[in-house]
Amino acid sequence: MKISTRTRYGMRAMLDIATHGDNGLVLLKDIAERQGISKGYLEHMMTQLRTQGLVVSERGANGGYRLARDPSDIGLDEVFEALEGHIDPVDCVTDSTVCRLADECITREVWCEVSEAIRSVLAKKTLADLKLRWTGTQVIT
Amino acid sequence: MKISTRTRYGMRAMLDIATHGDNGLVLLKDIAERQGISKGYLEHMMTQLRTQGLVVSERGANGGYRLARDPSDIGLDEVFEALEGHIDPVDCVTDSTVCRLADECITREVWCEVSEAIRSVLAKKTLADLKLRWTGTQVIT
DNA sequence: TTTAAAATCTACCGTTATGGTAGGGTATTA
DNA sequence: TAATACCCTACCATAACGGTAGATTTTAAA
Repeated sequence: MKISTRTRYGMRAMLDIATHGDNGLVLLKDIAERQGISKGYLEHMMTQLRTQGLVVSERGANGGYRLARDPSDIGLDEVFEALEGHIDPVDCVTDSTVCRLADECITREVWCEVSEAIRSVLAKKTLADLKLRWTGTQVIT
Repeated sequence: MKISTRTRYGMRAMLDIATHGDNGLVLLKDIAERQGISKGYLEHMMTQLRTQGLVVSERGANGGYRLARDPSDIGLDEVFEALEGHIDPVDCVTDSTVCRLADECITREVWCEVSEAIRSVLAKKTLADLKLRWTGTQVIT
């Protein structure tokens, strides 16, 4: 049960935009450079984040990316879900019809609790929360 | 981020043994049948569970499996870890040297919290807890 | 001593997901 | 019209996943 690098990179990209996007657009090239991720690869994550409505892009010269909403209004659970596709680590949590035993399955209850625990940790934080703590020597220039 | 079917099946197998192993050994064949899992496939999980010291096997006629310890002494976190290989969903949680930014990485702290939340849910339950709730109409014969 | 039961070991296989690269296309501005 | 920067599609190698198959060893009982 691993979180994909796409999700990790995408999360960092969102935080990067939140941090450096205060006065205007942020360039993919700059995000890639600051975060040490190849521009070509990061493009995939930006596409996902855009189609999921978390960032807005402007094309052409002087283009770039910005957050679709205020950082304080973007929960980490949204970012996670946009990148990973889902939070629930087991299908039967979301859709109990995938297994005929679901109704009476004891282990399913465990997976539901696990799922809820993950969601809870992510949902209680926003990009603004993380951004605020990214100060002083911790700024990645 | 999905939990593998190996882990889900293995967890159910452990619960099955806890439930049906009160007076003696439990046969792989019976577990497979009750749980609706192919015997050949389940074998892999039993191998893992045995090498991780969670079940003990006896070979030959009248052989079978039993739990290595009392059900109340086997946490679900142990079972999960034995099957999945790890709980931490990101490598840098366990080993901060895999990323040079780990010390100052804000997102890493998030992953650490997620990891701890999962572990906490699993660690506070034992096989005995689940077994006790597996009664009445919920018994899988 | 044979036989049957049951775990054990090893190898293999098809499919899907993952991580990543490459290159041309399109919109926008100066 | 030239430069910039996002957009789209295709491709690729590797690893993980889910599962099957068959031969082998151990043990108890007839």
